[in-house]
Amino acid sequence: MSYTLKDIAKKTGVSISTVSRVLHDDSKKYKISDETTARIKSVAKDLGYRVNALARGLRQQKTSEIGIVVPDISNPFFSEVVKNLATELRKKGYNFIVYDSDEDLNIEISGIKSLLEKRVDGFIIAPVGQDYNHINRIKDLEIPIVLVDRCFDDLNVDSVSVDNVKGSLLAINYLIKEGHSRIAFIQGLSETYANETRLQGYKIALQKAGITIDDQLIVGDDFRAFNGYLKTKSLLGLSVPPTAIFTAGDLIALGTLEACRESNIRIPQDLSLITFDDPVFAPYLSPALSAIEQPILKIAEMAVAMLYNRIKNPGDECRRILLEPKLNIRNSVAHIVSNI
Amino acid sequence: MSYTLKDIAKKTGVSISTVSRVLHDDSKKYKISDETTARIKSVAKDLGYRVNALARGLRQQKTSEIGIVVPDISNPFFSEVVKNLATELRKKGYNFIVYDSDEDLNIEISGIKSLLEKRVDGFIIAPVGQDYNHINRIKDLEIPIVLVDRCFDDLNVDSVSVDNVKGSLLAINYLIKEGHSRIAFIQGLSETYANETRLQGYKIALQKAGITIDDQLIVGDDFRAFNGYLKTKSLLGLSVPPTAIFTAGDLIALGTLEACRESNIRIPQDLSLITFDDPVFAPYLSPALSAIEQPILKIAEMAVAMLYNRIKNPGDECRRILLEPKLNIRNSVAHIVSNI
DNA sequence: ATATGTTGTGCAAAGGATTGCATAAAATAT
DNA sequence: ATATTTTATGCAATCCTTTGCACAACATAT
Repeated sequence: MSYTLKDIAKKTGVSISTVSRVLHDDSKKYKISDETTARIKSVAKDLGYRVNALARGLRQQKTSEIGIVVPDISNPFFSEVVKNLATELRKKGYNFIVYDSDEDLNIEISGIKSLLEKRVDGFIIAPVGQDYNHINRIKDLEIPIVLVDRCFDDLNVDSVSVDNVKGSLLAINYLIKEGHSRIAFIQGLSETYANETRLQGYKIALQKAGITIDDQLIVGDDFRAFNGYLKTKSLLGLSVPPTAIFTAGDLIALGTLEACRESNIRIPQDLSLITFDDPVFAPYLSPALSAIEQPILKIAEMAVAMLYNRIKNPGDECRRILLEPKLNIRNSVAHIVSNI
Repeated sequence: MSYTLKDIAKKTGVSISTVSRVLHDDSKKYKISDETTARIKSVAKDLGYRVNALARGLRQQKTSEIGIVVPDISNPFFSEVVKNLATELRKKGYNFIVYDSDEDLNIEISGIKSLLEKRVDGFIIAPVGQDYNHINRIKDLEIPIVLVDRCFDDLNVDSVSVDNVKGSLLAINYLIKEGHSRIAFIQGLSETYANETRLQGYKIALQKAGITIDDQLIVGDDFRAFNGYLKTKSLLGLSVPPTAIFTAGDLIALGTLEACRESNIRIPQDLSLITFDDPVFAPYLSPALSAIEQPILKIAEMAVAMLYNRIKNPGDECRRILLEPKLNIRNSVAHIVSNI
């Protein structure tokens, strides 16, 4: 069983208040005698006393817990994000509770509900991204919140994401420079911020280069590997297949690799590939995968810094931070000579 | 702000107890009139009432939360484990709080302390594995606990792991069958269960085949990539380097790949590689990596089932479950002809 | 001798929900 | 008309910690 302040008070013959104060190291502040302090501390230690965070949270009306919600913790991008958030939060004295919404808006909503019941002091959410009424409700409750990776244009909430448009621009411009013009884009979950902005960058880059956009080459609707596999298969079956594929996320790229292997398509000789996200294993894939890297550590640092600021200064203006993506060139894109 | 039962009671003119009962759907049990029930429910909805999990937990002396502790959530193996645990726990009506101990015993201990303060109803822990006094303390407190992936031989606690000895046997026997005899083992964190048992399997397999164990070929002490990189470099520098490397974990194998690429060593032509753990990306690496797969879903299912059973039947005998690993042969091991 | 300050500690309310026990009012039985 | 059930609800304690306010005892100042 677990001991309480009352138990210690009884054993030491002082009041509960005194025990509480001593265990908070407030002995000097309340001028509790050294003798009493020592006695209480020793009994507490003997009993293995542990505060009850529920009672404390209830009384103090705060928990020092932050709720984190991500769409897929087994996705390398998000597991890295969570890991870095964890480190940063710990530094600030916060604990956290992670929810995996499994890219499902309903699970996301119920997860947030449960975190609200737990009275977390703040939220860091990478929303599924197709709706934001529930996010608005958190804001209305005046609970600090920061969105990462995915945000909403018409929602005034602190957010940190990478500049997705720019990321796509980097990727597509690179492909164009290498001679490609028939470039496919395999999308992630549609109507999410990440996907729409990446798509937008793709289109802008093509237009600027004077390449007409072919809707046949814009496919897919899910960030997972299977989507990449299926859509690559169908792209390969086109009468005029693309010479390069740009995937909206790392798992999609894995699916593309699988489809190519199955169809004996060599990368980059027969098909070039570049992806958004740059997981640790990208350099060791066959071939080493060229990729758009997101500054994950910086995302986590910014997110925690912003959340902390909002907790301390609730009135501040909301900020939307866009961080710079980076193009990492490896061996999955071939230079081709235009046949015009 | 947040509303309480008291607010609803005041607004509806009934007592707090009645509100509580209605919101628990216990109207019939306590014979609360339909009219009252409807009124309370409607007011609760209008106000957006949300129970305070702290108050509830405090009163009920249980939280329906399970504490999960893993050594590295950015490791694909553990992120998959966590994902599956999450799914299974949700099915049973439990929430969970994840801690990443960063392969650091002290963080693990403080994480557990914090979870105990939060009064979690049970633990699922993949311990760092070098000490278990703190695990014993949980057991003494009679809080249900299940260890996954790593356990301790002289600690009588429920556990689910893969049969590591057998896994190593599968890997090494396969290498031997392909003609290898100079086989190196790059270890993970030493003195952990996972590492020691994998090492044991390595040794047994060699001995059975009549191959003398060369201590020069047993190196490393960390499950992360950098360890694989460094130790591969040093193995390659031996006067008689190994013809095959067996790595104790997936990240280590990535490090090995990096070192080989840097040194222009081709896999499998110049060096064969096989690893414990079989991450999603293994088939797409260069070359497709042969690996020992752990049944992650089954591990998660078993762990949750065992924890659930212990919560319901605290008196039952402790069980240690060993699951079967599986050898997935791909293209990273070459057949060589012995030059004797 | 009275006033003022310091030292060391305790009382009790508050935070929100749950739950065993009690009970008034209405219904039914004898 | 009285006794017994049933219906519908309320009271108050409990879970544990924190904290504003109070206060007794003693010291020091005037």
